[in-house]
Amino acid sequence: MDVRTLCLGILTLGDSSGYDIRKQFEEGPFAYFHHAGFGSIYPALKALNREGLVDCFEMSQRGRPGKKVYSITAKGLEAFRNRLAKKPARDKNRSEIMVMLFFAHLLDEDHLREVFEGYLGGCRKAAEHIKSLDPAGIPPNCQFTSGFGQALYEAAVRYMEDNRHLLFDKEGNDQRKAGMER
Amino acid sequence: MDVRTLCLGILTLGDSSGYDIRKQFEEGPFAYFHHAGFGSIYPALKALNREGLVDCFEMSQRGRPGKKVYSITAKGLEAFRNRLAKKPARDKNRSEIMVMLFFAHLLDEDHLREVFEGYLGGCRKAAEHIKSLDPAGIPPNCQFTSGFGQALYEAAVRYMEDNRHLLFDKEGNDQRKAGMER
DNA sequence: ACCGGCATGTAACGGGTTACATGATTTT
DNA sequence: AAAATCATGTAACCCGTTACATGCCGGT
Repeated sequence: MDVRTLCLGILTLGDSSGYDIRKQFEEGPFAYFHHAGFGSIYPALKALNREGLVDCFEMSQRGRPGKKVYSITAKGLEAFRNRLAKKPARDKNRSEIMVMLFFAHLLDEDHLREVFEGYLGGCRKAAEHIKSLDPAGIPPNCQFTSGFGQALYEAAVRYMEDNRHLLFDKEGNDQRKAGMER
Repeated sequence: MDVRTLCLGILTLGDSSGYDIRKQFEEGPFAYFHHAGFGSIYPALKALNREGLVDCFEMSQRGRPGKKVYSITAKGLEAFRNRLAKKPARDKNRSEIMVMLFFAHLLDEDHLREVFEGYLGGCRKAAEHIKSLDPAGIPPNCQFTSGFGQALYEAAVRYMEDNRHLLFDKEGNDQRKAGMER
């Protein structure tokens, strides 16, 4: 699913600017199953506007640079619905970290540990973060997807904690303590 | 991580042809955190060969079209090691299915159900598949990554089974039911 | 005075996907 | 006889990432 469509989707939730849409990709519930940067969002919004799928209201705030707030049109909503009616593509996951862990035997021990801890930390943080934005005020389908992300991150954390000995079996087997320092 | 590097990595495990490398992406332990098609693998191998990172032995089998078996060189292994020594990029997950579930309210009920069941079935199959190729004859780091994939798929299945009421609340959405079953 | 956050955009580049092209063998 | 599997490859296209460019505001 391209960024154009995703932007359209986000705009069904309410008007937003390119900057804010990007924040939703970074921090919002979308973060866990998609990503997009400015370089793709701004051109996408421009194209959507050209095609009449979104309207654009330029709000010149005093002080701040002019904000462009986009709003989905009836035509845009229709287009998004049509897109959702198609069969979804398979998930595309690409994890460099897992590739590295797969080839752990070719890595420097320190680097391996650093990568591992970094990833574990990231998963913990992500799980925490989703939990923090959860207070049941959100619609159930949104609860589902954000809960899904949380469940996966928690599973990842648990698995990594329980199976680190498969990667670091060289020195003493009490890895839980060894991993904590540094 | 580009397909070139991934091919190099796979070739550290043993000689292989483009066709076989692709099978590893589809069925092997890599399937759960990366994907690549012919269109990227063949050019990648060609480039790697041109740069002296892999050797190529053409085996003309009778009947079958000539098979090109690639073999990593010392220079290639060195290059791969160097690549692994760098900091890994963040995971890039893109799941169209989750986007669709997020916008479940905009989907036709039947289609939603189809998408949901299809995905759940795929996760079950994937988890089973990983479990099937697991008989402990493989090195521990490989065990780690394939176990990781399995753990995530199992978590996904569990979560979907336990929380489907968040998406399909039309027929019997009471709290009673949610609490009683399973 | 400087840095981080707010705010928008463009252009080049890179790289993966898709579609096309070929052809023999084995299975149904 | 048709379909699936084995087997390799090219070229166009799509589209996302990266780097660059600009500029104001608020806090330290």
